[in-house]
Amino acid sequence: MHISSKSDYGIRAMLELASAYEVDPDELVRGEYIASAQSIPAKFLEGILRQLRLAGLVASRRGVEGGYRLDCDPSKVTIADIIRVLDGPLADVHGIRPEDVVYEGASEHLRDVWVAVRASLRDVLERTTLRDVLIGKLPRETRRLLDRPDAWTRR
Amino acid sequence: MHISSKSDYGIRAMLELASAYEVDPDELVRGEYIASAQSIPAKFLEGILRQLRLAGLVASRRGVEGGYRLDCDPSKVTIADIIRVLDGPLADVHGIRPEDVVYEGASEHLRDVWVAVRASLRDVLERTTLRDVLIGKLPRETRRLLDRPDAWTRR
DNA sequence: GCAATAGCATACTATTCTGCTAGGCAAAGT
DNA sequence: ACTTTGCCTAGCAGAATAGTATGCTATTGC
Repeated sequence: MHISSKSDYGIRAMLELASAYEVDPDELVRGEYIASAQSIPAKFLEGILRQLRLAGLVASRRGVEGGYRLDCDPSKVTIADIIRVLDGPLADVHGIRPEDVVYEGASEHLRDVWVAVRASLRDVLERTTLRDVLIGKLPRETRRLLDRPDAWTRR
Repeated sequence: MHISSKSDYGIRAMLELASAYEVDPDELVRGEYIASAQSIPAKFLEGILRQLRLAGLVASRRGVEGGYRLDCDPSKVTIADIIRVLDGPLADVHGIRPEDVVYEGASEHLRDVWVAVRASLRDVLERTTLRDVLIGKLPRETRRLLDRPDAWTRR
């Protein structure tokens, strides 16, 4: 249960692009600018932005005046979309999809737990869009999770 | 968002022990038996069971009639407890606790998303006990996630 | 046309993590 | 004694993670 640097960087880059998009959807932002604004290693970020472009979420142009821009509506793209592009499926049990694992005997019902885990992840990550995060207005269901007293305490 | 072999094996071993516990709480189960019943590499399992013993969830005895048994009430121990013993905290952002990550500018509210993700994982994993999984009666909230039509479809 | 700029593409690398295996030691029963 | 079963340390191959290096290509301004 671990969010990789790659996904974290990718989402932050998309947020930076979404921020520019709100001002002018056609404005291009240089990779170097995103990297320094979000403290991300520039060359590493380049590869991440390439993946996002190949997935159709980002567009780019080369040369002087070149850069990246969002190629999607920030209120339509979810955090889950970005993670899937960069790191693959949201949840897996040592490489196998939750619904595909096969258990015997006493562990028969363990698969249901993994499917429920994935469903709960989807609940948060597929509901929350780039725009939600940018303006800080998370979906009601997500917000409800945060407002619980123990959400911020470590176990 | 990945469940390791280690946690998966550990939980299945605990389920096997819970199953014996229901018959007789003092009965000892040999490591070799658990390994073959759950198709887990025996020597790998040994290390996992040692971690669980050091955490106080399992007890053991050596020698001819030796083996392992649960040292806790299966209706008190949750899946989250086992994962924390074997793989550490439920959720982290490239090694940092969700509530500890620091974001600038456009990503300011991303932290809230990660805290919500952790909260939703806790919702499933801290609510579901070994006994729940053993008898296949998952908590109502968890069951509700499974009953949704798209819970079993892949994205 | 030419240089400067900024993204594109491939390859390489260092470190850590994962998923195991080997081998000997220590205790418990017969 | 001897067998059984767990205890413990070490090692190890392969994959994943988190980058870096280097050269190429498209675009613009002069």
